[in-house]
Amino acid sequence: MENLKDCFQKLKDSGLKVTPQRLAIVKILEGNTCHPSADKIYNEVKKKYPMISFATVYKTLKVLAEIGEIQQLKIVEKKVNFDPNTDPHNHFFCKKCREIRDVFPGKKINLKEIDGHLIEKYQVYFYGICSKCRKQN
Amino acid sequence: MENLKDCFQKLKDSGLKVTPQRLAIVKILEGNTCHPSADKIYNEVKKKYPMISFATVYKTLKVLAEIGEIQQLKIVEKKVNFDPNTDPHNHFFCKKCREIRDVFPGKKINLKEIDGHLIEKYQVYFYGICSKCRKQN
DNA sequence: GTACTTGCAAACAGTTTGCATAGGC
DNA sequence: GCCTATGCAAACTGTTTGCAAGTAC
Repeated sequence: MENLKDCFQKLKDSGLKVTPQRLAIVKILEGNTCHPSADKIYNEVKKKYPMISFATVYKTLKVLAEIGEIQQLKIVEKKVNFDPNTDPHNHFFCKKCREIRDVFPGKKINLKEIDGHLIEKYQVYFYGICSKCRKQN
Repeated sequence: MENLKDCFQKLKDSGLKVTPQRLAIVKILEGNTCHPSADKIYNEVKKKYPMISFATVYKTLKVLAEIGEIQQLKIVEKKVNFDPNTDPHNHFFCKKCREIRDVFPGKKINLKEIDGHLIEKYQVYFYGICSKCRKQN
């Protein structure tokens, strides 16, 4: 997500509307490096829109992901966390404080430590179309 | 997971029992490169033990993960998939066939393609203890 | 005015839990 | 015989859906 204007333009370009609820959610996400869950976003936006429902939050987050303004992280069990930074970068999940921290590429990784974080394990997930399915098409 | 014997030894060493159900589940997982979900494992083991319950499957998988015989993959939305190969390697999820394929390190990755699989996006997740929490201890 | 969006409630999927019974060692 | 494991059902978490009413453009 670049900025509010860009985000709203993309929404409009996709035939979607800029509602007060969406504005509030986008404002919470813009520049946010905390990787909030839907739950966190719901509680935050509730302060300004006490009537907002979980459904609206989820639907908005789905829409924002679809137009490429945010990305979903499946780093914590069961939950999805959201990141407005869609540039390539990695994530560190601390089992103690349970926070997700950004880890930017170009750093030395010795598979034991990165940015001072102690690495116990790591996972690399690729998403796309496998060689078999590419051939079938 | 090395082999059945090793696995059972580890169970016993942890004060856990080798039951027919656990034997059946471990047999399904041994050498399995399909990354089955709990659901798949349940249906497979049901063929031999029609009375087995989901609870038993989940409890067994939890136990096996705890003693380090299998690892959990959070690559697909909502579900957890299980991998008896705990050596460092990566995973590719195909959005067409929805299968998870192993990708072994040491390969050239140009971030567009690996093993003939078309990469649309990728995620790197590190797990451990962050620098902040390390200092506090 | 016409889609699209909202908020509610209910449904849903995957997983976990409590508990009485069964069974491994 | 003790303690762990099983199977059932019910609970739980995070997320999604259908729908009537509301609203952006």
